[in-house]
Amino acid sequence: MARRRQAERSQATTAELVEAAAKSFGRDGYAAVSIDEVAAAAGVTKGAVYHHFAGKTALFAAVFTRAQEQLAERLVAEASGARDGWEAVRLGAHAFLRACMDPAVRQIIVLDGPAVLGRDAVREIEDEHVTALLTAGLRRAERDGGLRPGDAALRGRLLLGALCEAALVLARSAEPEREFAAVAAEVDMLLGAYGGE
Amino acid sequence: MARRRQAERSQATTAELVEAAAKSFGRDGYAAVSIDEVAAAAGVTKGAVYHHFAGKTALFAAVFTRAQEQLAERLVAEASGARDGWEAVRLGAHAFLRACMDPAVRQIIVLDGPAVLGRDAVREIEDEHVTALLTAGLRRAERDGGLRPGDAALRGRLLLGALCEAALVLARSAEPEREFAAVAAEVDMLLGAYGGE
DNA sequence: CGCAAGTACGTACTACGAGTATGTAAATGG
DNA sequence: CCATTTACATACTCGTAGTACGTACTTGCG
Repeated sequence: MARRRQAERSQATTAELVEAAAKSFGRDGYAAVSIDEVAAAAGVTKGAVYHHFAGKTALFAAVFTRAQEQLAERLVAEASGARDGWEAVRLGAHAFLRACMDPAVRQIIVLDGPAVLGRDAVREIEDEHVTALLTAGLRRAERDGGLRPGDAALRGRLLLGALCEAALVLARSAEPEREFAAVAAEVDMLLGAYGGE
Repeated sequence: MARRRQAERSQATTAELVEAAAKSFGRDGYAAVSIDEVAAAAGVTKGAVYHHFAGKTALFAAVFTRAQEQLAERLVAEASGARDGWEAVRLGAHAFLRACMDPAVRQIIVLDGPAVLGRDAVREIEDEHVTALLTAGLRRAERDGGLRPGDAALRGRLLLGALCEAALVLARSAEPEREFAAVAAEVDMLLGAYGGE
């Protein structure tokens, strides 16, 4: 088998394309990156891109989805040690803030995502990853008691909105590491609105 | 004076350009609108646009700023009858949600703004309009008592983030008018985190 | 008043990037 | 082993942002 099977070739190429695209989009923003640029970085040409993806926005959608998956993984990892739903939400929120200190994450998740894919498409993807985690944590907190009952999905989204803004506040801070505590405290206070602890 | 003065000609042209651009950007989104399109709608050509604005993003910046001003006016109007800072913030938040039920407002303020201008530039503009109002209301509420002391500017931004998400939830609701009450109640609960009422 | 300088555009062009059409070598299935 | 499909590359078209330049009108100044 000197020549590899098509399935793995295809998979390898798409993976490299998404990888290269994530780097470029994250660094320069969606509008400033050309298809040829991404293709060249992945060692192929534009033809390969249009063979695997319907267009530039589809390529971005793949990048966005992967970023959400990776972000969700981080949240799960950081919140895994939580004793109850309430603490899980807190830890997850803090993990989100830390993850968003990476400019590439902010560019893709917060800035370009909604504008490129539209809010509806973004919401669908988010609802399966980051928002789903927040919502699940809130529901768990409700069952654990100490949290006022309510629409957990709605709360999850409002929280995510506040968290994105919080991330951007940290982003332009001169010393993000030091401001982290203050911002996290404000986020915790917001969470307190739901009656936790 | 058959021929008007240059100053007013210039002002009239720029005003018509911003007006036309606001319509197109609000309806179709920034990326889907061409300069020629806007120019034609304003009864001029591309040359006029590039004479008055540095580029497409500068034109959008003008549109965005105007939208913020108009939004701020609405918030002031709706919150003017408030008895205290706490109620002013509540009324302002609700007014924001109602204003964002206009798709054009959402497209410009929430979707395209950050991606086109960048979050820093957007924040600077917002901080002089909508965010400033929220912050001022929170400060007033602190003085009136009943609100825990804290960084009002930071809180204002987090709230705005949550409000933008809330607006988008309402946007895709089948019956936004009916869901308004539920979303507004959740927003009020978030405000309650600061100890109001 | 008359003229030089500036202003407010219009027109014609360039540059670049998204998307398409088509070609081709390799792989796969029968 | 041959027909078909897959995975690309290459060469194009087309739309659009931005530029260069021309021109009519206006304004300030002697």
